[in-house]
Amino acid sequence: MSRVSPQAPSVGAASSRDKILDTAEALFARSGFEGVGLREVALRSGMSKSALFHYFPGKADLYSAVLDRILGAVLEGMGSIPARGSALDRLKGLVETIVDSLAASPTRGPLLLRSIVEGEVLDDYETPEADEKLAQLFGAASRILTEGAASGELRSVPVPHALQGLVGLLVFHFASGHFGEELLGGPIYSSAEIRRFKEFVVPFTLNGLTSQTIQD
Amino acid sequence: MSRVSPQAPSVGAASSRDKILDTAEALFARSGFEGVGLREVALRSGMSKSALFHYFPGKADLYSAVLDRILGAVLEGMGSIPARGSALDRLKGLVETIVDSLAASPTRGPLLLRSIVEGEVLDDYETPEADEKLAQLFGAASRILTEGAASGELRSVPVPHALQGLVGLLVFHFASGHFGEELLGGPIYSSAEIRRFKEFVVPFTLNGLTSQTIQD
DNA sequence: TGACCGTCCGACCGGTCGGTCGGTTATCAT
DNA sequence: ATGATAACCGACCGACCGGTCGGACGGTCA
Repeated sequence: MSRVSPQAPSVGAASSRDKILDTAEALFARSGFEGVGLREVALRSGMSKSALFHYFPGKADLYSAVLDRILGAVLEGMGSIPARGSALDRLKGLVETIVDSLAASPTRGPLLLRSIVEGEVLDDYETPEADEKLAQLFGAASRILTEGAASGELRSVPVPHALQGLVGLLVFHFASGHFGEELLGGPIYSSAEIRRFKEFVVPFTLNGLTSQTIQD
Repeated sequence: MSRVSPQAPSVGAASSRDKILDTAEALFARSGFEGVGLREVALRSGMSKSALFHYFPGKADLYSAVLDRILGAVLEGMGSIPARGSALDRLKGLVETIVDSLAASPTRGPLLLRSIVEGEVLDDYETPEADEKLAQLFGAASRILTEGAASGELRSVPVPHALQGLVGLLVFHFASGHFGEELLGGPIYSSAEIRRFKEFVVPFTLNGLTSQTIQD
């Protein structure tokens, strides 16, 4: 369903396809799949709606391409986490890396969170590319957790719950929009706030996953 | 904008208004504000679309009423948390109470999370009722955190970040739909899974907010 | 020159959207 | 019995939806 449209010309000025992708990413992040009309995407990309269909077979394919690009960016950032060493350090690196990836563009968090919440409607269009990237992502994260538990550095928690907790903590923060800004009293994507968030969420996560006196 | 439609007849069999509310809650939870058509709400409520407009002035008002009802339910559940005593116990009670409220109906988490993420589009329709309930909710929670920090039972963390972290952890879990069920390997709303989730999230939260050796 | 192709367009399709309007029936107090 | 009001309906409106179609334009290469 996806390997149809022409590819970007490998290098050079932002192609029309890239422009469409950028525009769609911003709009889908703000209004979700159902809330965006292809007319608006086309208009904001500086071309007609028909031209859109030259690059993408349909709305769902456009959405998938956007999502895939974001997952690729997050996955790429995770490449810098060392495969060995202290599980605590690696976990810290994981959290910071994901935060950096999400903070790099204000559309990533919202779009990822929406793609999960709107899943019931969307996942008729699942693409193998996105699934593969998601699997790699969670694979790397769960490896850190299980190895940390084996070495005794981390508490022995159910890995799936911990993974979902991380997603909830990290992705939601960057997807909370007006709600979050009102709660935090300022913009979420300012460098100061990103620093503050890291200073909160890293110790919170590390403490939460470390053996403690408090046992329920 | 909201104090127009007739009220429920105080008691008795489910009125048409309640039926509309129930139907709309389920549909909005699954497909979001933009993804639901009033025709479907009416059909599933066993009446014509015109009848909908007899009870609610418009789609936004219907959505607000649904959201308000959910916030009221969550707030009501929080009434049982003691106002005094160990901050740790109260924090544990807070988490468990919210989990119970969200677990009580599979529409609450998704709808709450969507209302936040879709906020940019939605909050033109903010109602004072919902705002008030939200303020009470966060007020009670932040009181526990600040008092716990003052007594030394809890770490001194920025309260807004902690609140948002709690929302991310708790609401997202119950709103993660297919994504969460695939990750956890089973239904989210089964009593067994709810128990497992509590067993993970309560110590995780308590440890995360308690003074620890790990300090970043 | 002319065939070809990638890019892009305007016009149009069937269908759905939220919302309005005029009117009918059921309920109930007087 | 009657008048008021709540409850409800079918028909309709303009706007917008995703998607299709035939064609126009400009470059490239034979």
